[in-house]
Amino acid sequence: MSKKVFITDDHFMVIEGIRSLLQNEQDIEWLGHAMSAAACLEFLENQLPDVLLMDINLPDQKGTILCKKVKDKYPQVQILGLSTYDQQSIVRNMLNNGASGYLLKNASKEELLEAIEVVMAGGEYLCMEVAESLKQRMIEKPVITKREQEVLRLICDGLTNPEIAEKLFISLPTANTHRKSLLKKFEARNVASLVKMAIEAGLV
Amino acid sequence: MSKKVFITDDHFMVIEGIRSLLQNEQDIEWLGHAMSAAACLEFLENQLPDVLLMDINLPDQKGTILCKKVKDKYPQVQILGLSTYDQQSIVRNMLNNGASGYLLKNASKEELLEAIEVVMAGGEYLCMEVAESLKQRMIEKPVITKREQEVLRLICDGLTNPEIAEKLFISLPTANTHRKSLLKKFEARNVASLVKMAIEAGLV
DNA sequence: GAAGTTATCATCCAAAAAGATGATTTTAAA
DNA sequence: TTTAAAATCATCTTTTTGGATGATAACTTC
Repeated sequence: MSKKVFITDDHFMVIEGIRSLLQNEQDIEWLGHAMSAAACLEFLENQLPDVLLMDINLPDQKGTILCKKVKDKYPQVQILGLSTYDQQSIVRNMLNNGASGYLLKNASKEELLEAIEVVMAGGEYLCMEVAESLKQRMIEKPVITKREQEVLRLICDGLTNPEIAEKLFISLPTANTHRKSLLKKFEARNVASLVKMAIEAGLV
Repeated sequence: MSKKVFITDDHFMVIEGIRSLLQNEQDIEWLGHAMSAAACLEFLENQLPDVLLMDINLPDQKGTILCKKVKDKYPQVQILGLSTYDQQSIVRNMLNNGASGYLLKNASKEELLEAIEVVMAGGEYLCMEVAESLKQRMIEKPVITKREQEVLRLICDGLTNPEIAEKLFISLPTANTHRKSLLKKFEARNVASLVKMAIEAGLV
């Protein structure tokens, strides 16, 4: 049983690109494309795809709204959001409105195929960049002061308290205070955790 | 003075995609495309672009060889390598053969425009992923044993020697030995440096 | 000008890390 | 089977960390 794929996007290049990516896949049936939300809804009245690739920037309607409409009417259709940039808010919105996944338009063929595979099986798929980016936002970075940022950077560079004190012209106890306040704010047990968190939070 | 751009690629979708990306740029003149090395060389006999985008996987000849040929004959043409994946060896080869930069095919419009800008000005441009990846390879990761890898991971998770010892069913001095050998191998002064290096080297 | 935050310093103390050195056993390779 | 590398354990010492607690001056903010 082949997977029926339909795409709604107003960029011909993207349609063409994806069609070309999928055209040699044995188990994928290309149903065609629509270049507006209206055209998409019209098409769905006659034929339902298994997977609907949907740009979020359509000329007549926002992708998020179209997503909700489609899902309400045809819950069996799995929707994969598509866009050029990963804007968290929109990704979240799409997922909240029933989308099963999200792809950036620069996604690789492998990602596209895996995404189709996964969402058809009822799963959720986020392409690497989006997932990474969502994860990044998840990391709650504590509010740290300017001075603490300086100290944090030096700690990550492997400086010890005495060295930090010398470098910043402060006393050893002060350097130590900053270090300890960083550990507390990050809820880290020691520098090892701290450094890892700081790197993951993109602070260094 | 507009920038004359020519592309040599055997994937129509890529040609189309890039053309579409550039067609609205005022200062870029699209000279057209060639879908083989032979066609590319033939074109160059009549007209020279400022920037030549070149896929490294051509049907009749390797991109690296074509790159060298073009650069030998027309040194004033700036070459930007193009490929889907970043294979270090090929990137290096292209750069050695005179290419001024390298882009992945999923590069953003911004990267593409910046790359054209930079190489035309005589600079070198690597798209983010490639640069990152090259940098990664630069980091010389020491050879560490299996056990050291385990310990390294635990250290990065913030475990102390006593905790590591308990977790791995080894004595505290042993855990400490592993820790110290890691510090030595990485030439790190302390865990902070160690963790940072390990993360940058992709070992955790 | 009162309240809050930031940056600074201090003392005390236990735990952990890091450096030096050496030794034994197990495992893998030549 | 000899050699080499990996994994284990030990002892000793100095430095650094990290936790608890408190205090003061400077700078914002309301």
